[in-house]
Amino acid sequence: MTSKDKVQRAALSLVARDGFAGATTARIAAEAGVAEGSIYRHFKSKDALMLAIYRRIKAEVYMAVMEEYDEAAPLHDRFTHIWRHVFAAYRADPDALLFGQKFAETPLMEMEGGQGHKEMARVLTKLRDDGVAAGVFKNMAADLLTSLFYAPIVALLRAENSGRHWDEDEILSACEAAYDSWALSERHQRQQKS
Amino acid sequence: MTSKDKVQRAALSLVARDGFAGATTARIAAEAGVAEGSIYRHFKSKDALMLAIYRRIKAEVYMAVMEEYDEAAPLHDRFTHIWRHVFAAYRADPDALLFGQKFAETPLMEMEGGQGHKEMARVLTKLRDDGVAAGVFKNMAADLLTSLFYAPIVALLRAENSGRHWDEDEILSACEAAYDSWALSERHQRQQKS
DNA sequence: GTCTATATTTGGATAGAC
DNA sequence: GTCTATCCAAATATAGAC
Repeated sequence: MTSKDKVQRAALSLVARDGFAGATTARIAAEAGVAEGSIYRHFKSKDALMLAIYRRIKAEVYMAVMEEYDEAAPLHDRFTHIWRHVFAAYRADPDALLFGQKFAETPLMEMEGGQGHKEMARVLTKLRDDGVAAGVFKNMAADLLTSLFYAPIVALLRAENSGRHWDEDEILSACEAAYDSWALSERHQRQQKS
Repeated sequence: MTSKDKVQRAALSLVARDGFAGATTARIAAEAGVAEGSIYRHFKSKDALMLAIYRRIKAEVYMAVMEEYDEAAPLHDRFTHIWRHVFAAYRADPDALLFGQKFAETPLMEMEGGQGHKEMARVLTKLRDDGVAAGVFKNMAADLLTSLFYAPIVALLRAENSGRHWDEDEILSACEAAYDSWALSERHQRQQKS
């Protein structure tokens, strides 16, 4: 592993565990096994380092999600595919999720344009639009649905991080619960048709 | 307003706007119009100040929610009552929501026992238990449902904080979306009965 | 209880040898 | 590109007069 990567890994892990305040350049260097000054050969500032980590996380999750994603599939399949792949990606690297959460509450986030990775947001918005057009999803603001999409993912993984274990059924019903929040209830669908 | 309150207000507002790192004791004192040293007559440390603010917020929201709450009412009414009152409380003081979010990503949160205010969690858990027993809500972990409960509240108010406006209908359907995530779908209810 | 002044520590960042 | 040594600014907290 390159020295630059070691620094990123160390910073990621420290922020995930102790927050931004706890991730000092001194501790990052120590954890990475490099000198403090060396950090600045690879990143022009601590903020730049954090930003690079954030972008890498988002890009990796996006790539994992897009693998084998079929935009022509039925809406429920598309929803489930994305949800499960996001879940799996963060589950494989729990520190990445924690880092993202902490980063999002930082002033750096605003420079990053508000709500995370643009490409991921676009995929979810497209799914929403298609579902709304088909009369299957609620006609709600995309950022609202996005937050309902991620809520159970975050809750599941944070609990898992504290020692809890979830079996396959529980994960699936969490995904279904998110789906239900998107879907027009049968009652509403009947109203629409009449 | 007492000087102690002025310090709390100033800290609340600064954290909400600029995060924990941006809320230095110097800026807090300046914003509150007191001397930096005076902060320490009221709070033994900066952490103690932040903790006091967090607890006050949670207690106030809890009180607002409990007003006229009828635990014997139908499940849907109870859900809506709590949701709308939490929403209204944070809407009246948006800084309080932002503070809470930032605080939650802080090491201080762990000393506070994990997921926020115990009393509020108890009310939501009770509601969940009653609904599960009645076969109306999904039998899911309480913290999962809690996160689905709060997700649209946070999303709505963060958007509003950025200039967006929501009308009454949009707020109501956000509440309904959260409810749908809790509710067993009609399909599932039929399965249970058969 | 509030101010002014200051002690103390620690943070991010740089200089320069190797 | 990596290290050692160091600078400078800023942050928390305290001392002590009023």
